[in-house]
Amino acid sequence: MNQSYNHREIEKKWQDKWSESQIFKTQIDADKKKKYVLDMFPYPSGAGLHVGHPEGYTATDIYCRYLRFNNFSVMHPMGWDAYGLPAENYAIKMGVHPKDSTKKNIENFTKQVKSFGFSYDWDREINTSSPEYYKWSQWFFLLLYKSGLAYKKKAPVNWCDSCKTVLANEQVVDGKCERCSREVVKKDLEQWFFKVTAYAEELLNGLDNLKWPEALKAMQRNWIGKSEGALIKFQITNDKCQIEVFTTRPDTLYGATYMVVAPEHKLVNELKDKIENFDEILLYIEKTKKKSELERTELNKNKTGVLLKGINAINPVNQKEIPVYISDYVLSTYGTGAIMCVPAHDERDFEFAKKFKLEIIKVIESSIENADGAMELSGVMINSEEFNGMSSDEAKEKITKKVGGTLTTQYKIRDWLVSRQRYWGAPIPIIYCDVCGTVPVPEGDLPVLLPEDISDFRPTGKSPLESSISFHSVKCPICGKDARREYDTMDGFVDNSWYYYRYLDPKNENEFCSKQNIEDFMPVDCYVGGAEHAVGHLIYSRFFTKVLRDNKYLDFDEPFPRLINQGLIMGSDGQKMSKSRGNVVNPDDVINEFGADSFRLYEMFMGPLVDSKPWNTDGIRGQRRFLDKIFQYFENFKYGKESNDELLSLLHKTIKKVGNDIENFRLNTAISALMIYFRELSKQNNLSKEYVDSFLIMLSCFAPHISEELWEKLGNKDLIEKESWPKHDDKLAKDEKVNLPIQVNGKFRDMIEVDVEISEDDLRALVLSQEKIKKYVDTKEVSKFIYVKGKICNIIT
RNA sequence: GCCGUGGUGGCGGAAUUGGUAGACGCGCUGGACUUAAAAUCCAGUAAAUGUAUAAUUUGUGAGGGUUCGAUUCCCUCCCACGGUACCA
Repeated sequence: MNQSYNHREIEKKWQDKWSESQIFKTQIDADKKKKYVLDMFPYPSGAGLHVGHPEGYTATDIYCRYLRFNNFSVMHPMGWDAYGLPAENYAIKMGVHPKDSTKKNIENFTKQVKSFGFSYDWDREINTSSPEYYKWSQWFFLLLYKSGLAYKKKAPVNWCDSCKTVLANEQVVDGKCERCSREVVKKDLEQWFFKVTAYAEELLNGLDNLKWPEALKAMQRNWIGKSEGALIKFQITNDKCQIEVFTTRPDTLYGATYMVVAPEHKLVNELKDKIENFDEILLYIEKTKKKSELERTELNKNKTGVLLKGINAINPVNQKEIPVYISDYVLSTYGTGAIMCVPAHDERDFEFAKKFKLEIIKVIESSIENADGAMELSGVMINSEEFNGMSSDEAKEKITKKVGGTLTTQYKIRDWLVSRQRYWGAPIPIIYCDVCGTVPVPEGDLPVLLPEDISDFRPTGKSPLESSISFHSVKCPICGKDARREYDTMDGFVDNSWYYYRYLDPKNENEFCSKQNIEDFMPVDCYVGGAEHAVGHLIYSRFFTKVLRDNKYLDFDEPFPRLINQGLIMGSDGQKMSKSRGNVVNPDDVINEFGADSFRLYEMFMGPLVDSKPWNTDGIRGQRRFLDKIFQYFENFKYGKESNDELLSLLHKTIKKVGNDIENFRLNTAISALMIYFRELSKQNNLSKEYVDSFLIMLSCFAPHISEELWEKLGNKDLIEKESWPKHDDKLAKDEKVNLPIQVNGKFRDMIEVDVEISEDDLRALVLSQEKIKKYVDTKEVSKFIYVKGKICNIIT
């Protein structure tokens, strides 16, 4: 296609000028209102930027430029999430040191990000793998440790045998490792955890007040997984042992006809001598151990289990003896690892009972009956002695009380497993001493540097840091005797749980961030990024902020009150972009051919930011065409003295609409409004300054390079960035005359031009005198005359 | 199964509190320019009937309802996408 301007030259020119003039440096000014606009920082992968990255980045850039025009002090930083599994796996694949590959990838990403002309304050750039940064990640670990929120314990944890490390629950997707898709297995290991569960209730309740997408809030609610119920103890016959269960349905206790304990339940061992078929039980436990989590949950239709022979439990509500089974459909990690089973009112228990031919007793009646299966709704109590006739909801508390149980709340969310048996992460700042035990590294000794004298950092199941003697053999900070360092490293998600604080004070050597800076800029006013971080990063970050608050570092509850998820950019075939499908679009190629301005405009014009939408190369041609026309119009343009009332009215409407749309991230309609205005503008010549300047200022948010170039061509000496957002005048934005659609009996019949302020009586007379309308009204009587000012007129006969 | 989001031309999408459905862009069709093509410019473009006009009818996943009027609100259902799932 014929291009009217050289985007390569122009875009480079203005990027250099912006950089030289430091125009995007955050203005810290007490007189200005602040806005902190944050992008989710990328991890610098080897593949480079994909077209999804600039989608969110362009949107925030437009918003920030708009805010600067409106005299806000804007904090808009960028950095690199450089530690963690993805970066390390890439280095291993390439056979290089992660330090080197990370450095190279960051250089490439920087070049790519800069080619879009984003208005970041680059002085605040951070890199989570630099010692200046991870010193404070380690400081956070110590803060959590001192607050009793970091602890080490042996527990069944997720293990990926391909990445050779443990994983947090949040990093297991469909029973598989998020990074390599290997099926995750459970292993009993001693690991470090952060006590996220301590904040479960607050994390849940806090969601109500956040301006976040509903879908995302729902995901977090679901992840936190609150259920209210009761803990009830069942006595084992002829033994001191008791089985405690958690149930959300204590009202169904009369229908409990058997119990099931998880294979990992400690009771199995305790009752070893009394279980007559212990060999059989052991065999079953061995079998479940070999199953992956995926197998254990996927085969949920076909339940397995073994009866504990010689053991019975007593239902505390009616003293009936009921059998006890062991089965892997009960999870050891939720509730008490044991359940009471009510097959009449629980689908899973029903399936198990059918298979093992167990008694099914109905204890609740509901108008909606389920012919074949369990009735899980609430209703009226039956077969429940003194509770018969009571509503089941009411019976919950009463029955719990009768059997001496306690009402309680359970959550699905687990503590966050943060230790990793991997090289590329911040070392955990802990020392083990034979005399003093677990000793935190004194703050003054931070950072604990990641050793570089390691020849082989490939994962083996043990942390590669173990092989560096200079690293792990140390003196105990308390007693001075020989001790060793913890050689596991931290999950990369620890680093990015607090990065938005570091941007505010990236060079501070004494604090993770000064109180003043937190006060000045937190919380983040607008956070934009992908939905994939719904339950990992976004829960951890909220958790960190609450911990900081409880340690008096700040006084707000939530780091991100407003959050927007941008949608995915799909391939032109409507499928997710992937190498194997061959539908990947490389942003470098697009910028080279059409320019960054066209790219930015196109991605914003595709549709609403939050929707996922397919890429279409013809679409970007349209945006380039728009810019070419603008360039041509301005090439020989000189300010004149002409004015034009109609155009002026359109201008003020456009200013209002574009401003509104930007604030609400409706960038597709903002661009459409600019196109409409330009179409009318380009029909005129010799226009005075305001018609032209306002347009270029608005355009510069979206297409900043070409706008600067044209601004200069018009003879302006300073950067367009230094201008202010044009003010719109509501009076001018309003029309004096409107085209009013006229309906007869709800059907559109005519359009007449009327004064906006016309009275209803005048309008009625005018409308009824119209030939077209007369035809439809005919001789019939007008029973109703509806007029909505400026909108519509409807005549009912 | 449960939770969430959505369903509008050939395509991406637009439609403040219910008020001309299809803005804007892409594509397509016709024309101008050109030896020709590309690019550019002009016109048209929801569907059906009709005479490329006029006019009429239908139309926002399906079916009902409220209303003078429904893409928008209510009910029932279908479909797609995303999340989650033996959580007792």
